[in-house]
Amino acid sequence: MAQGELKRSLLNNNPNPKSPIASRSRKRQKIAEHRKSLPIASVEKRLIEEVQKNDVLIIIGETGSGKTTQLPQFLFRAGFCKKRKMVGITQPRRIAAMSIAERVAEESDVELGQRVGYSIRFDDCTSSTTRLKLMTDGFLLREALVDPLLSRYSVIVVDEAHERTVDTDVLLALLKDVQRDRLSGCQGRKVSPLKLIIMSASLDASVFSEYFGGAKAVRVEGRPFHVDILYTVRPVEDYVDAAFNTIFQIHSEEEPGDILVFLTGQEEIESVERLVKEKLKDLPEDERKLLPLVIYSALPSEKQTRVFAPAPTGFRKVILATNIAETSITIPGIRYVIDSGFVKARTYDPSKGIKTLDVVEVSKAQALQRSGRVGREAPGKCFRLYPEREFEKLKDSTKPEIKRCNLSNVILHLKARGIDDIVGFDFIDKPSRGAIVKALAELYLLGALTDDCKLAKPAGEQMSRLPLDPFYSRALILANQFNCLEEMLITVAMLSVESIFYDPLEKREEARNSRTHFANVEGDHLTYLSVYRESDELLEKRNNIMEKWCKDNFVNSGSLKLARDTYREIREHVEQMGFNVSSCGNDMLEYRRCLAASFFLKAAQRQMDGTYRALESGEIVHIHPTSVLFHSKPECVIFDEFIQTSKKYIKNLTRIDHLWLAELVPHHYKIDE
DNA sequence: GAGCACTGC
Repeated sequence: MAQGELKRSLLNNNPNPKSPIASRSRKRQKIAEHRKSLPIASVEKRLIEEVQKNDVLIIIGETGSGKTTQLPQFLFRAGFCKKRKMVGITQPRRIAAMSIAERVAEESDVELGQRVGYSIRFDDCTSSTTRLKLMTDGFLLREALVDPLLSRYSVIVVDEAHERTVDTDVLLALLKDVQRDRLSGCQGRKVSPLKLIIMSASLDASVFSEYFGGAKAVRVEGRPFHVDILYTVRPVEDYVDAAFNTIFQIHSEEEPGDILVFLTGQEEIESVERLVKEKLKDLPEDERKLLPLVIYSALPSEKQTRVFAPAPTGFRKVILATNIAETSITIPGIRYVIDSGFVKARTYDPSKGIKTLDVVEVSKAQALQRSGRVGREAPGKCFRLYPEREFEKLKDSTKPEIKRCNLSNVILHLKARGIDDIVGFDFIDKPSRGAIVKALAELYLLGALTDDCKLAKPAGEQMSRLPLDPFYSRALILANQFNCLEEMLITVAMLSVESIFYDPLEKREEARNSRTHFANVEGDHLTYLSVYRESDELLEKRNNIMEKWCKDNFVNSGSLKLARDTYREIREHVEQMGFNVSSCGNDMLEYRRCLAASFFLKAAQRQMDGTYRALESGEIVHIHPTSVLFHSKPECVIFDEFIQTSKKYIKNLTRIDHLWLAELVPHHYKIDE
């Protein structure tokens, strides 16, 4: 991921903290003025009164209303941090937690990490003096495993709750319990009540209000500038064409200002980029001042940061983006948004264990979020590439993630907290019974649960402590027995990050050739292992050649760094569990047998026609073209991921001997007669 | 022959 780089670029946007005193006081004055101009400033008194009166308060306000940076300071001033208590503010994303903490510290004129700090995975910027703590939802969930009453907090603010990520949903459910437990003074400890504030941009607060027993909701004023919404008269035949035409229509007819275009994926983005570049060549010199830029998550971070640089004088930027630009990154200077009306969305079929990635219509909430990317600094326009009557037909909001994902990890976490009745658990939106049953069965087969669905000791406890997919945790536990823990730690660290390799459309061949020396005939897991090990050797030699090496091999350096951080973290975890991190040396047979024993539920066998049959679901599948085994087609493989896009694909494979399955997992596979 | 976006002390 791009986080390291993006962090630096975000920090660089801030005024220089070492500036002279005069400019510093000017800066403070400016900040004070800015704060007063925010819609939320006028409601400080009322808001604090509501927090004091209500144990749960829902605050509705669009992004940009200033609620996120101001509310923590209101709470501090109102005395919620007395007696060494903290106010915790959660965000769905790491970068947001970090940059909001930056901003709050700056506005409070304190050093980051002192009174105001943040905690995210791999990066703890807090101290014993921290009173306002920004963090990811996931971080607070992990913290709740250690301190179930969250006793250090007087208030928890859950921001961006409308996004309805799995972590936010689970967190809200747990916070409801924590609040009740603290009131009833359970566990014989005296703990003061917990205040809960839920912030949401959704138009409809009733979901949260009802969930918290009719909790009070207050609204804070919306955005400062007007945004014109324009629709097409008729449905467009091809939104890629329509987007392309609209870009040039804006460029020739509208005032200066950059354009942000929402498309569905890398290929679409790269093809529009190529079309724009080609068309520009044919235009007269004075009409050529349009600069196409692209951004999507698999793009290496150093390339992602290009979209933030201002366009050269007289030029207009046109940024072609996936929904990464909907929430994760904010690009200054955007005056025009083009909304294709489509998004690539993930769903999950628990009965077959298949993830799918489909291009689907956006929801109304998503369309609003997209148009909300303008109107922050100046008035703007949003061009929706569909008629208004089509907008009216869109679903109100995107289905909460918890209803379209594999629940194994969520359930493992709840079990670790002593919550055993999953079907009866009070989710905001209940996942289907089928999805719950499937996940329970999977956890049982992986050895995390006993046959009466209790957390197994010690395996289930160990697995719940590891911040990994349960399959990966099982692989580590088994690797301890197969004496290949060192190799498996690297493997699961690499599998845990997305897009280790970077494959631009136009250089696909070059990218693949540059990486052939990593390729291992036995499969992708060993290939990842050699990528990691080669980067290891490199680091021992000299640090600064790493970037070049990544570039030359089309390796995403941000992803690799994340994998390295993950490795360090999980290595510490398994060492704490008393595992001995030993290497199998050159005995890759044991390593592959360990993979077979770990991923036995994800095995596939070649058929006569060259396709594969997934043994567990019986589905006919194909090897994904990115696999090193794409051409060799071994008889039997284990795989990491089962995803349906244009076909049903299995990804990240390793060749195994099918006899191993019956030998290593006799409770699940019987030996063929 | 091809990968929306996030996250975990």
